[in-house]
Amino acid sequence: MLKRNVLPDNYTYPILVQACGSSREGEEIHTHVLKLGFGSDVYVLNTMINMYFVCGEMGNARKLFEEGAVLDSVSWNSILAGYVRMGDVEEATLIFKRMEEKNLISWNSMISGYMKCGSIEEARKLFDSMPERDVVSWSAMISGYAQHDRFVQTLELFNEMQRGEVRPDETTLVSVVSACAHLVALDQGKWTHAYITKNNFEINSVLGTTLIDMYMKCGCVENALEVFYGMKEMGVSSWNAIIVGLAMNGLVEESLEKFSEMSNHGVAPNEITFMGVLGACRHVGLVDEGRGYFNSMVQIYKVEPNVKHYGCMVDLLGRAGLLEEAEELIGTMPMAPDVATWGALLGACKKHGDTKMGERVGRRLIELQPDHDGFHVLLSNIYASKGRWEDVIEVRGIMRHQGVMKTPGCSLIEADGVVHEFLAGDTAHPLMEDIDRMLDEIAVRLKMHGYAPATNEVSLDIDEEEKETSLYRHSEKLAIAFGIISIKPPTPIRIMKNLRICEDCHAAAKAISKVFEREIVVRDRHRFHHFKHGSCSCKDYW
DNA sequence: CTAGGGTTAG
Repeated sequence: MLKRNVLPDNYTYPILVQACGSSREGEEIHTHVLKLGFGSDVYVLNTMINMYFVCGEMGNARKLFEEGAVLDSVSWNSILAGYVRMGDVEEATLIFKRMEEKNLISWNSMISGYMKCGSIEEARKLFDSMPERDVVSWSAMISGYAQHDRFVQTLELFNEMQRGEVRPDETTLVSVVSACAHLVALDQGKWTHAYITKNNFEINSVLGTTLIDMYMKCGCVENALEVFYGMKEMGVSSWNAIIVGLAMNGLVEESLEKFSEMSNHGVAPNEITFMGVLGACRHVGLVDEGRGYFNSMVQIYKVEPNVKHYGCMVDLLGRAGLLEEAEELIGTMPMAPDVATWGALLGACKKHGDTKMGERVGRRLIELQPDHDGFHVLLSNIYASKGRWEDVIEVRGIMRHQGVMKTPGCSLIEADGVVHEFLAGDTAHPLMEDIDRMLDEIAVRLKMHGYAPATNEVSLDIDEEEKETSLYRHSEKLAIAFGIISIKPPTPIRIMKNLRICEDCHAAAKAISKVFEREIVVRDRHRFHHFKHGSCSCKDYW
């Protein structure tokens, strides 16, 4: 357009801003605009400021702003929002303080600015001191909480919002549903879904995808599918949520079916789709199929595998016992393998008792990432399972020396609409006495049914009896005991854990599901375990 | 022309 000498106007500038990919292009447009005498038009000036932020030229934007003879409130908000978008909150704060006329947009920009840099309390202070709030203010706070894993606060603020006059919109609800998903707060999730339906909110592709994810993460496959089939438009993300969710719930065949259905609907898979597909294969050890999908990524779908896809393949091969092939695959990676890749191999070594490779990989990982707790723990557990206690003590010594803290196991469980949190070895819960009594009862009744704790997973202690007690205080066991007390059958006991479930807790949960005739659903870091009548949906392959 | 959104994860 510039070359053809067509005059720009109010409608062409936004297009120019969008199209402007480099600072050189930006300067070119700027010069042209000045030549045409548009420099004193405040609308054009504001567009130019925005354009410079789009091409990452904060300095030029600032210069225009400071030299601008005719600034209006949009100019001020543009420069403020620009700094917020670039993540320069300090500069944004200075602008905000200089502003004489702050409107809702200014306040809202500043809230998201604080949220973006993790100053959650600052954002809240600002929010509380606002003269008035609109739906964007509430959403900025609510989504900010959700993005910083403050899910309880997300729901609290949403509750508070409902007591006021401002009505939520689809954007607000996305964060709320997402918080429910993370907390595995199924009751609240279902309530929010009902609220959405009752108030005739449109279940658009984003909100629908979030609902699907929420139900899948709570183990409610049927509800997730219902949302899916009710959606008007399904983007690749919606398919991904379904494919990943089905796989996570152990419905591998159905997951792979959805993958082929997706192609029939003309939706092209992306990187995440293949994380789901490869993850599905990994869950049940479909090695040949996994290799096939992995090769098809480039050959058919033109999706380049990233480091996580390789990690997934290493895990698939490793878990299936093909340790050599897994290590060879790492050697062929076009990018540097990350710690997760080596971690997958280390996990496989642990599973298949390959102490030699495990020691090699484990030592290397500790050097690569000395502050990561998981690898120390894995290596020390590899030694522990072979009874090499001196090596265990050495690794624990390195951990202590490096100041590596073991991530505490944490389990969440919802009862009567309230989410309860248990940490490993926790004694803080108000019902602790009842829980302790239940833990004793579990121990006694399981022992009567011939269940013996797998104490080799506990590598620290010397005393067998003490090992047993510490195993009985894993966070998921505390949550199960609490669930037996607080949740009436036949409602399943649903638990979410931050780490992978350990061998002993897995065995115990199976036994409890039989002895206590309770259905237990545990979602660990990786996938679901549906315990029923003494067996698990993962068929002990995990 | 300026403010708020989800999906993967040893």
